[in-house]
Parts: sequence; structure tokens; C-alpha cells
Amino acid sequence: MLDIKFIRENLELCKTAAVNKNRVVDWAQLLECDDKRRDLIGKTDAIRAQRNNTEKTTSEEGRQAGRAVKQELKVLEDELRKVEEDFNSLMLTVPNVPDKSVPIGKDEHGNVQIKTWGKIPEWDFPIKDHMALATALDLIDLERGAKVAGSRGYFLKNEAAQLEFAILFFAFQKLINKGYTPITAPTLVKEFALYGNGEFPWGRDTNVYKLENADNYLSGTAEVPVTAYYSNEVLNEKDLPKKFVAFSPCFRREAGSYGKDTKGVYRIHQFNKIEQVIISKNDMNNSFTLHEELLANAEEILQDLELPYRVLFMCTGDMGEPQVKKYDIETWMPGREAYGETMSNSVMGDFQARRLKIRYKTKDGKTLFCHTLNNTAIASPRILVAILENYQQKDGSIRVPKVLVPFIGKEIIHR
RNA sequence: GGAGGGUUGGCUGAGUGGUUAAAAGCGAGGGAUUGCUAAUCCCUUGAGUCCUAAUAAGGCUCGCACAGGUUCAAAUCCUGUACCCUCCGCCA
Repeated sequence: MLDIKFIRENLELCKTAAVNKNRVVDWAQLLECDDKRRDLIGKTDAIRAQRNNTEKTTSEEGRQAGRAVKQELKVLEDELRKVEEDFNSLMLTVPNVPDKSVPIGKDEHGNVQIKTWGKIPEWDFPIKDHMALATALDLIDLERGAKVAGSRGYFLKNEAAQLEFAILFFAFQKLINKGYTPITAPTLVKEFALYGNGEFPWGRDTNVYKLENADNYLSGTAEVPVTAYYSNEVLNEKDLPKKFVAFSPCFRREAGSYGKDTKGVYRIHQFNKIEQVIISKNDMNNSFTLHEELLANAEEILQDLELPYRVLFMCTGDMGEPQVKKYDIETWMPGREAYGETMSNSVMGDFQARRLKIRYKTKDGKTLFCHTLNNTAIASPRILVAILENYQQKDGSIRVPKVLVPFIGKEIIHR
């Protein structure tokens, strides 16, 4: 959510931002609603003032007069309510304004690679993709996954199941050691949290599962519950930033991506993720610094795992509505002969905090909206795709990344 | 699933129909005083909107979980919803 005053004063900037993000906003309608809204506020306030200045009465005459004022007020208040409803839903459709540095582009082709790390492995034998490897080693069972859970269902078995726990716990501990507060978060969330994060209204019909017999949704990421953790609260500047490393199961409908990435466990409906979330003060430079910190944390995890990756600076058309700036980290996946997204690192400015009403008191007593940021730490099983494929050996066995050996209790996975 | 109790500002907590106050306290910010510290005193400390160059001063309105309603008048009465607590039942 942007500040309507900001929109009024920076209309062209906001319009351009929406165009660059491929989002349609009915600006004329929004501004008209805002005008109407303010006009009605003025009128109702005047009548309310009149009402408030009426003296205490017990006479029939006085009551008559009071009723007349009340009637008048009711008409205006009803009108105001309607206008505000329209206004609020229009406001929810306004995307955040990207930072000046963000490359302008229509879609993923506009993203800019800003860094690569690690050497893309070369093979002296025909390589297998993660499903060929995992099937032979009885690590992943897609058939029974589909039988039990439906499309994109899966079971992780044996060392793959161990690897999942290992990788999650490894990342969890790493971030805890960096001072992040460990937290396990509810996946089952209320609607406000999804609006608050800016998942809604945009992703309402494609991204998120809604429960049938409760007024809840299954969140696609711990970003949603953890960012909403302090909703409607006023924090203290000296306690910022709040840094969390959060675990949650994640659910994604993936409606509209039928037929996309259907191989293996790259794109599935349910997975587990460790997410980094930061609530910080309203200072963009400070937030950009934290954004880099989140990036460095994620890179460190991939470097520990010795997985080659690259960092993309996401362009306006591929970055999502709430974001000011976003990096994706893509890890090399030999089976795809390409990098695949494994982490997504965003800074939102106060966009989410406005929607969620997360504020803080500054040292000099002012109340401001916080800034919010988040980045993946590790998401499983997608990262297993990279691990299995990059660590495969000629005989079909798989080496265990050094840092994970203590968790698995062996160096090689074979049957 | 059933029964009862509750929800007031950054926090604790008064207030059960009436118009200069949502009391008081705490915390926070600013100021005064002070050899330093401590103490004391004063002011400020929810949101919207209008007027403004202004996130200055001021006006008005709203604000007591949320949404409606009753009334000339609602934190206070009524209805619905959410959440919290206690107990019963079921249960990992």
C-alpha cells in the first residue's frame, strides 16, 4: 500500500511504476474516489460538528431537530462508506514503486545477471537428472506421491528424507548463529495476512489454497505469517531491526502453471522452507544494506553446499507488486542444463507495513511505518534437485555435501 | 462441539447513556532547574481531514477488538463476527 498523499503528489511516478510492473490501475477512478472521499469527509465532519454542538435536550422540539440532523448525517455516512470501500479496494491494486536502480523490463528476459559463483561441472559420463538418480536410489517416489496426494505429489525417502531435514536444520542453525531469531510459523493464516503481504489481491485466484470449512488460507511462504507477526503493533526503534529465521511448510496452487516444470520435484504444491524475514526502520538506505545482508546469507549457504549459482537483479516486469528491489538466486541444475530459482530476496519498503499497520516509535517520538524484507534461506525439495544432480557420480551414486555429512551419517548415497 | 468470563491509548488500568478531558499511573520524547549524578517541576506522546511551503501552529471530526443497530446523545444499551481466558467433551 502506498500513501494516497504520495500518490497524489507523485502521480506520474506511480503510473510509470505500474506500467513497468505490467499492472493495470484505474488511476482516474482512484483519484475520483479520493476526491469524493475527502469531500464527503468534510461534509460529514461539518454535520457531526453541528450535532456535537447541539445542547442537551429533553424537549420534543429538540429531539425533532436532532432527528433531522441525524437523517442528514446518515445519508452522507452511507455514501461515504461506499466511497471508502471503493477507494480501499482500488488502493490495494496499486503496486509499489521500484527503486531507480531496478532494470526496466517486460518479463524475465529483462533480468540482469549480476554475479555468478562456482564452476559449472563438466562430466565425462552421461549425466542423469534428479529423478533418474532418485528413482534408481529409491529416494523420491512420484508415482505413489500422485496416487496419494494427486498431481505434483511426492514422497521423499531414505537419504532424501534425511537430506531434507539436514538442509533445513543446517540453514536454520546458520542464521541463528548470525543472530536471527528462530521461529516456526503457522502456514494456516487469515485473509488479512495475505492482503497485508501483498499476495492479495493479485495472487488471490492462482497462488493460494483456501480452506473450505474455515476462513483460512494455506500460505505459500513463512513471509506471510512472520511479516504479519507484528501487525497492528507499535514497536520501539531501539528494538529494530527484528531479524527472523522462520520455518514453515509452504503450499502453492500453481494454477496457471499446468504443464510447466512437470518433471520431478522442481515445482510442487507442498514443500518446506526456511525463510529470512526482517522488520526494520523506515530508512531506505538501511534497508538496502539489510537486503545485501540477506543476499550474502543465502549465498553463504549455497557456497557451503558448494553449489554453483548466479544472482539476478530482477527487472520491473518480473518482480512482483510489493517490491522495491528484488534479487533471485538461481542454482545450477545439470539436469535442466540451466540455473533454476532457489531463492528470492526482496525489499518492500513500507508497502507491507502500511497494509499490516506495523509501526514504530522513533527516538524523537514520531510514529513511522516499518520496512520489511525477506529472502529464502533454503527451500526443500527444490534444492535437492541441485544437490542430487551436481553431486552425482558415474556409477549413479551421490556424494553428500561435506557440511551435511554429519547429519546423514555417510559420505556416499548408493544402494 | 458445549458452558461461562473477557477485549479501553506504546504499556498497566479507571470509567456502565449526557458534551472542555478516555481518570490515574508507567514508559517514551522535549523543556526548566541543577557543580556532576540523583531528585523535582512543566509540556508533548492515536488516526483522518481542512488550512499551509511544512512531517510548524491551528480548526473540525473520528477513535474504547471489528462491523452494524437503538437514541436528540453510546466506551457505556442491543445484534453479529473475530480473538483471548476458565471449565466440560473429543483428540495428536
